[in-house]
Amino acid sequence: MTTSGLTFSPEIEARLDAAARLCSQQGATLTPLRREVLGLVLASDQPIGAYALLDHLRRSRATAAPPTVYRALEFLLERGFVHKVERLNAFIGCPSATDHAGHDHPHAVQFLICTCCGRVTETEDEGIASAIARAAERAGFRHTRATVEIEGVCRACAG
Amino acid sequence: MTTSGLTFSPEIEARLDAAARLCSQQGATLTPLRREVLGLVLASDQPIGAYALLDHLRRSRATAAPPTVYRALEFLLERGFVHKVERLNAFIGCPSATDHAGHDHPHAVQFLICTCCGRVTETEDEGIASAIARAAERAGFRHTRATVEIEGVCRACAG
DNA sequence: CCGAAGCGCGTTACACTATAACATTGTGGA
DNA sequence: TCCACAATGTTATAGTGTAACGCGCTTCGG
Ligand SMILES: [Zn+2]
Ligand SMILES: [Zn+2]
Ligand SMILES: [Zn+2]
Ligand SMILES: [Zn+2]
Repeated sequence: MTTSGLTFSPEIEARLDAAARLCSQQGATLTPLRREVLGLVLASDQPIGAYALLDHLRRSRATAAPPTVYRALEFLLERGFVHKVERLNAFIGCPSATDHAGHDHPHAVQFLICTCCGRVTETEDEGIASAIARAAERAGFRHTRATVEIEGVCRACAG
Repeated sequence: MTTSGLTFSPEIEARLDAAARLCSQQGATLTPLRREVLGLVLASDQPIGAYALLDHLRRSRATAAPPTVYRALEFLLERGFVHKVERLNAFIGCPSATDHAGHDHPHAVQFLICTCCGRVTETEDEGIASAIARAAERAGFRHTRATVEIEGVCRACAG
């Protein structure tokens, strides 16, 4: 029957359903295209670049072009379903934005980038967030958001 | 006579001289090309992109190409004379790496990015650095360095 | 019913950022 | 002299991101 594209694992489909509910609560729509892009991001165990997404997307949408994926990513970024890892020019799914509850996190978010396995873990350490807030205030800087990307070797790779 | 390229303000020339001394202490050479690229970065009051540098560079070196500037930047980045602002794909001079003393900073460095005037200020807040170290350790993550880029409005722009 | 307005997406073309690969020049040591 | 190395020149290409226009669809007031 192929309603509109790919199908993902049950876990991911559940998260996509949660995202769809959150969208409609906000008067937005998680269209089939956006749902598929989000699914592809969530299905990747590493950050995935826009053009890698495009390649995957073309399996079901042969005519997809860069704006296709960038527009979907823009939508997903605005709502916090995905994040961009600036150092990698790649995107990861937000674990808290699509869990069953959908509690949109405070977006004092940090990324732990493992240079060994390539995986990126998101954290919401309050100590870092408040240290940033204090440092900004001390500098007379009215901060709106911060990018914190920590490079190193994860527990699994360190052995 | 045109020894090798542009000439900068006395303040910048002094910093370039300091950088040259630091290089020779390390057995490296701040060649005329590298010196000129560093001078251009220091002369910019905002982060400057590689291709903007290239445009400036071509006033004195007509045949300069992307590798010309990227190789110079690689050298300057390795020694901490410049930093890359990931969110902007642009480069800034490090205030502490080229001061008279040349104390190479611990590189727990943060950037305050003003979305209003476009200027970027470097800070070395110890509170942020230690909060990152603690959070990483708690996650079993052996961290090597961190990118911290704080977006907001600077004191001058906030009024 | 009609037309305007807005959204989502297709499509084309292009701009911007970065690197690979090989050639050339100059310098200093075996 | 010959070699090795650093630095740069040179050409080509890879990777990342947007602008601009158009089309189909829905909604809503007239
Ligand atoms: Zn998140
Ligand atoms: Zn790892
Ligand atoms: Zn610095
Ligand atoms: Zn400002």
